[in-house]
Amino acid sequence: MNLNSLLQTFSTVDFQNDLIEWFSKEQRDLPWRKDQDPYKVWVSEIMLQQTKVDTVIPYFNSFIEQFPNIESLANAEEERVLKAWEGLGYYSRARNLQAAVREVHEVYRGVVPNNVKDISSLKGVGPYTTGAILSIAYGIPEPAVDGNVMRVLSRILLIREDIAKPKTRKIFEEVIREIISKENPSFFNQGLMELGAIVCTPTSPSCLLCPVREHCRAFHEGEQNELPVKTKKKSTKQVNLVAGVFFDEKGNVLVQQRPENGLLAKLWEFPTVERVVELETPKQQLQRFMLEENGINVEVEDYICDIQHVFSHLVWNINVYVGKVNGTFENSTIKAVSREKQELLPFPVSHQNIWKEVQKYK
DNA sequence: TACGCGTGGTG
DNA sequence: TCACCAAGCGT
Repeated sequence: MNLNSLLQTFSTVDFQNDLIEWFSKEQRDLPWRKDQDPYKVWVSEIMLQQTKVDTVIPYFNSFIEQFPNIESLANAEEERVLKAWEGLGYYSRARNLQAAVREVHEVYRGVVPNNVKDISSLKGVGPYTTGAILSIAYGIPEPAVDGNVMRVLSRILLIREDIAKPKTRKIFEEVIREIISKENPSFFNQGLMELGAIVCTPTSPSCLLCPVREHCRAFHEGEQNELPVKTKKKSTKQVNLVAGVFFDEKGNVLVQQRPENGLLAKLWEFPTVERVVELETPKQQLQRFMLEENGINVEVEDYICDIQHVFSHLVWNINVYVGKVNGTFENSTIKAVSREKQELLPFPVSHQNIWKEVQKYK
């Protein structure tokens, strides 16, 4: 792909002006657009990774209320941060964000770096987020290539590279470096993303409303529905689980914390075991798991329901039981918590749903 | 490079 | 109903 020939007949300055004028006029009123505080831009960009604007808005408002600046987030308990993230998904974003904010607090005296080298070295800040923060908060003309930008530019410039391939992003970064507005890189980058979000959508783009359609080669060729080229990924696998909601005499409930790494890291859940032994009933397997893995003698009582939870890459099918635990126990990763304490712990949505069903049953 | 990592909305 | 999507990053 030759950059010069690609841009030979492209009116870069006219395109910049049309895009920036449209964004100035039509941009949505969003809470992270009230100012250019680098911290708030940063938080919003992390939350927006793979997540819709409408989903992020309430989380952003609540998060900024609880952690209004670098210092407050740096000093917060990790569990409070995860609780603020509860339900938003991709929880490593929250832990990486706090780790990075602590580094900014300690190493950079609380000032978010304004250069590529330092900011891209922070945990959770990749090529896209680097460009987004530098352009939006600091007005530095760096590319911020996300899925929107690749879709919009693949149509405008008729680029047929597969946007599912990691190396394709580099092609778009090269293109952006050539055509980005040096005067207003913030509105240029945001304009491309906003256009992708509300006009140049994945299916049935609104070309007749598009402010840059006269620059769009796909529109001229009638190919807007064929682009971008994006190969599919393969399907999800099924995992069968058994979960128990166990109460002690005081009404406390047993919970366990998930491992530090991997799926739903460090979130809390009701004791759960993968169902692999088909010779045993789910009830028997749960009983044995509690005794042999945790040294806790429980009485599994009633079956409550099945909960299915669909992730991006796998499906959980959970058999849910309630039961009792007698006396005390020790030397275990599992602990009994009061209702008040339970409400402070971050739970994945699947186990929030388990709790709801148990409440219905009681 | 390919895959693991969440969730809620949509046609 | 279900495959696919939405402002990616780490390994």
